Amino acid sequence: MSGGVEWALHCCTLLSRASQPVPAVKLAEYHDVSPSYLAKQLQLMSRAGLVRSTQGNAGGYVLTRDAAAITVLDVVEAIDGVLPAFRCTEVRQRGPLATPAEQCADPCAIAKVMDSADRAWRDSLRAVTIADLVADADRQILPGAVERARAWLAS
Amino acid sequence: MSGGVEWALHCCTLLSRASQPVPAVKLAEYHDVSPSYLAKQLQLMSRAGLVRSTQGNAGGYVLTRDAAAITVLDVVEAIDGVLPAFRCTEVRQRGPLATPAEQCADPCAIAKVMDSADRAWRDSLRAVTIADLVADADRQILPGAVERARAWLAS
DNA sequence: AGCACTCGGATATATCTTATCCAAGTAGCT
DNA sequence: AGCTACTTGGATAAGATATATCCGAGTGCT
Repeated sequence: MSGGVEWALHCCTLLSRASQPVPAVKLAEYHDVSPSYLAKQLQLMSRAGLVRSTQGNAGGYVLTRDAAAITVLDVVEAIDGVLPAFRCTEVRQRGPLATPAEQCADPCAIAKVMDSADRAWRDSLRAVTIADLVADADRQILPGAVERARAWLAS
Repeated sequence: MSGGVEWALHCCTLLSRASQPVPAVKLAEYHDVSPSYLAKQLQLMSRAGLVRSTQGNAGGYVLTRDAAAITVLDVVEAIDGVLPAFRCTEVRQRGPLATPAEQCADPCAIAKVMDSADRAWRDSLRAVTIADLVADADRQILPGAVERARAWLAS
């Protein structure tokens, strides 16, 4: 999995707290990561429709919908794409004892197992929203930290 | 996921049918894949203890235990390794408003979600054995195909 | 109209996967 | 016992993907 997924998720949690657009440079500085590379992740999220960008002065990124309506899977698929990790190359149809194509209407047993596992993985990621992440984080951080973050974003 | 996983799984199903050692070249020819690259996958499975190799004349690879005792996860981990796809870099401990380290004893919310999804994925793969794959394949192939495969392996 | 600030796509670098080769080792045959 | 043929094992190139970066296009404010 791409390492940018972690950054993107952190950005979403931060954006859900800000009510004003946050520029990419500020998001990078807050998390202490490469600004030019984070820009790429934000671009991917913009294309996926998770965030909306406004250019010009006082511009930046805003979530397009409520944090409770954005799942972790949405972010993962925006960054890493929607294609499953396993791709069946139909090995059974190759070689000297190849299975004839008309016998291969159903996916082979290996593909079925991989698809099933991929579905379980995605279901697990779909069950958690950005709002859930924020709620969990609020339970752990020190009191006043949220206010400090909001103030830092506004500065 | 590495493409070699598919080859490795196909090799396991074929090895479970053969009662004699099968050399890597024969496995590659049967599946019509690169012999030199397949050798690498077999090497990884050998290191993981899934197959045992015998050198010299009439040598080759044999499964070390019954097909019902080898799960799909065993093969996937032998080829792709046991490390989870997501690795938390503790972003929360970086930046101007970094969370102090003593507050970070528990993994962050993002890491928890990813670990949970990874566990669901692995559980799904662990639930299926090579024997299950063979049984599923037997249901789909034409009658007599198994005997032809055994004969080809012996030739 | 000009200016300062922001995003977006095109462009280098690094790392991992894929693919290949040759040397080490083993079993059976002479 | 030595030899030969066969097989695996690790070390080595080529290609693909992920990572990191830069500069031009666009937008709102003065």
